[in-house]
Amino acid sequence: MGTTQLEAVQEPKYWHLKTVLSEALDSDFAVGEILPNERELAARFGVARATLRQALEQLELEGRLQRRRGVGTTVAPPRVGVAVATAQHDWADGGSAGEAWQPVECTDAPAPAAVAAVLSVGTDETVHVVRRIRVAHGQTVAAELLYVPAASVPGLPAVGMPSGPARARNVLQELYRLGLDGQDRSVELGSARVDDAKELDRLPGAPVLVVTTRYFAASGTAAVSVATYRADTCRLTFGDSGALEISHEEQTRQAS
Amino acid sequence: MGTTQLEAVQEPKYWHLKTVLSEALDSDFAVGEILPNERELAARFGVARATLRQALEQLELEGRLQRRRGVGTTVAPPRVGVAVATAQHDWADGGSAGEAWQPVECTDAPAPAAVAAVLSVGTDETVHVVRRIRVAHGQTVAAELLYVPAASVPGLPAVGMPSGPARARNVLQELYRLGLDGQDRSVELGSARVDDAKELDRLPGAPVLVVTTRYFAASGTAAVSVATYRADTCRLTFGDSGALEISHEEQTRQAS
DNA sequence: TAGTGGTCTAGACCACAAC
DNA sequence: TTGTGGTCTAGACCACTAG
Repeated sequence: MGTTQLEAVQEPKYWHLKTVLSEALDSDFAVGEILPNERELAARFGVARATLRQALEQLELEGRLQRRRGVGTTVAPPRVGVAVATAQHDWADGGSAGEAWQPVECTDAPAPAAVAAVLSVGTDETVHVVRRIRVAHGQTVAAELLYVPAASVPGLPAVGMPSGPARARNVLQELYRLGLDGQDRSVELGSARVDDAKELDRLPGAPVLVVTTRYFAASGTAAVSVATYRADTCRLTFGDSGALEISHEEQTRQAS
Repeated sequence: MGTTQLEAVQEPKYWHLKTVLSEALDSDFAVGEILPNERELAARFGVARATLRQALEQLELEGRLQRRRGVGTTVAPPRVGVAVATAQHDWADGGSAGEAWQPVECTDAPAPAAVAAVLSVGTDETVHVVRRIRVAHGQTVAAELLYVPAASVPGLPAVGMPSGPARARNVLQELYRLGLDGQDRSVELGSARVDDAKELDRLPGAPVLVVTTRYFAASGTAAVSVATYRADTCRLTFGDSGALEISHEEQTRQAS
């Protein structure tokens, strides 16, 4: 009898599915192509839709797929390498390639407790909160909240138009004018808050890379920023010599 | 009639659940405490277990919970800040605090295609592959594969004991002796491969932060490393002045 | 052995986008 | 209106840990 199948199926179905789909993506699909819908795929592989979805979720997490409600599941392009401030500050909007931060608005509000602590301001003290988004390759890849204590920008003109992009630019320029000595940065995994999700065109709870930056001036911590990057489409790059060209996806696809 | 409930329930149940649980974690539970089991929690909140699990998954992703099969769900401690090589290289194992990389083994094998391309070696050419793990606070937080072409370590002694930690140390020392000029780094989200998952004491597919580092020598790219950090427990830190003390969790918990 | 989280099923209905 | 992915249910069984 054909007892070739003595292999124990210790591997979960969704894991095996993910592998199979991943290979199919490499060989049979082009970037941007849309896959058969979930019900069809589930039937084709003989599994429940929930199981199929578990595999798709993993592939989406790894940046291989993109799913949009009402539209379908498409093959995602390789992750975009986004440079996280290498050495210079990036207050000037636009930048050389038009791929930097764009000020959206600026409000005055009390900072969250932990931010307030780092900024050495009271929890009830209002700070300038600048909202910026970062666009790369025509897509919003990050949303940021920058907290600037009033003390850090003493020369800021009195409110002409509060809460507009213009005022956001004022704060940024003033901060830049004062000069910053250095920065401190951390990266961790998070899930998109409702407002960030909206900016990033994702559902709330979508996985994001949270980059927290502390900006130093002579007097101490001048500002703190919390930037939220789309984890599915972004690869954050650091370092002396620009972006790496290879993505993790490409590295591991052919790993032994 | 008490028509107080005109609010549309546009918010998914699991999202609301997550919020409720998150607040409960802040107020009613201590770090390390174990929660009621999933069936009990689901019953208590009047939802299906799958829905409850969706909320728990999010909280685990955010580093608030830790779940272990056969054991239970516990409240996770705040994320550990791990410094990703600030300026100096970290070839010396142990380090001052015993919290650096520990060589595990060293094999000779062909590099994955994309790695080979960056290293400028042929796909079929074998390179030294050093496996290291990083331990912090008594827990393995990262697993790494370091690819070193033979050409980068010309003085490496002939194999005395291939594939042992001793040989791994040899390769690292030799690389260090030759001197490195700089490094290039990228961070992206991934899911743990089977072998990494084992080292990290996680299930395959668990979310990880993949840090790809390129090491430069005078002659070009001397080595490439792919390090896999536990995304649930780690906060990667960069920058001039050490680690940030605040975590994203703490920042946003009280955000408006 | 008992209890936990992990996997899986076969449905159902909903929100959203595009035609 | 149609078709997509997103949410939700009420079960079942499995793999693992610990007593």
